Amino acid sequence: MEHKNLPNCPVVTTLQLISNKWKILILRDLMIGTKRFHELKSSIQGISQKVLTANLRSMEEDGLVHREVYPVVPPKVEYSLTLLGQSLEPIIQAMYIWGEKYKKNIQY
Amino acid sequence: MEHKNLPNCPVVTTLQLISNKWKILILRDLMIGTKRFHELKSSIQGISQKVLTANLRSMEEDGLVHREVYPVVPPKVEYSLTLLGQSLEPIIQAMYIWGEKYKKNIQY
DNA sequence: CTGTATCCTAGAAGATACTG
DNA sequence: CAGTATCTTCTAGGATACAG
Repeated sequence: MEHKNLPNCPVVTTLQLISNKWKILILRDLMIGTKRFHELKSSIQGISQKVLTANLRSMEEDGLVHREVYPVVPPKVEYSLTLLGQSLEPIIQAMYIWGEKYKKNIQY
Repeated sequence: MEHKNLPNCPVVTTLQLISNKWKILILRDLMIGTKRFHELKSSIQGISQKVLTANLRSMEEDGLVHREVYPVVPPKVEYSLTLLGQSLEPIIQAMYIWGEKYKKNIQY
């Protein structure tokens, strides 16, 4: 993501970095710990390889994700959160808590 | 939004309702209090009338927003959050706090 | 003022094939 | 394994006009 001028509203600032459901899900997964490319692809239901790659690159640019390449054959690449990425935890946490309550309260 | 089967992950559940930046911004605005259509349009930078309407309708269907129509001329319509909508406050709050910290720490 | 109704387009995402 | 490259499809969103 290119560097945009920071908007007045902090919520908008946050949205510039994570206004995308795939990024939220990537964050959710990496909160737990380091993961390889295919682990991410497996645990994120419905994401394509191309889209996963694009989002990981974007999050790398934004300083949320760290990409570690091991020079082995076959290739091994591990993704993890930077400190900045980890600092988003309260947001994911709030979404997790809300989703749980919502499920409990819904009438079938 | 049509009613989908609830996914396992609570984060995904939450995303089904607010995986859209416009909805987040609408929530942010209505957290403060009731607003009329044009007030929302003014305070949400860059949203078109059509998109605002569509998102408000969707959020109404999802039970997040209440729409109150006053039978006067010219028309007066007020939007407010339902209890369910209000319950999303911790998420918006977390995004607000994060955005503020991010702005403070960024190096120019 | 608060909307609908159309038409249109840019960009996101899917499908598939190929590679170091 | 972890991608890139292409091509196609799809949909969110913009522009504009009009209505109760």
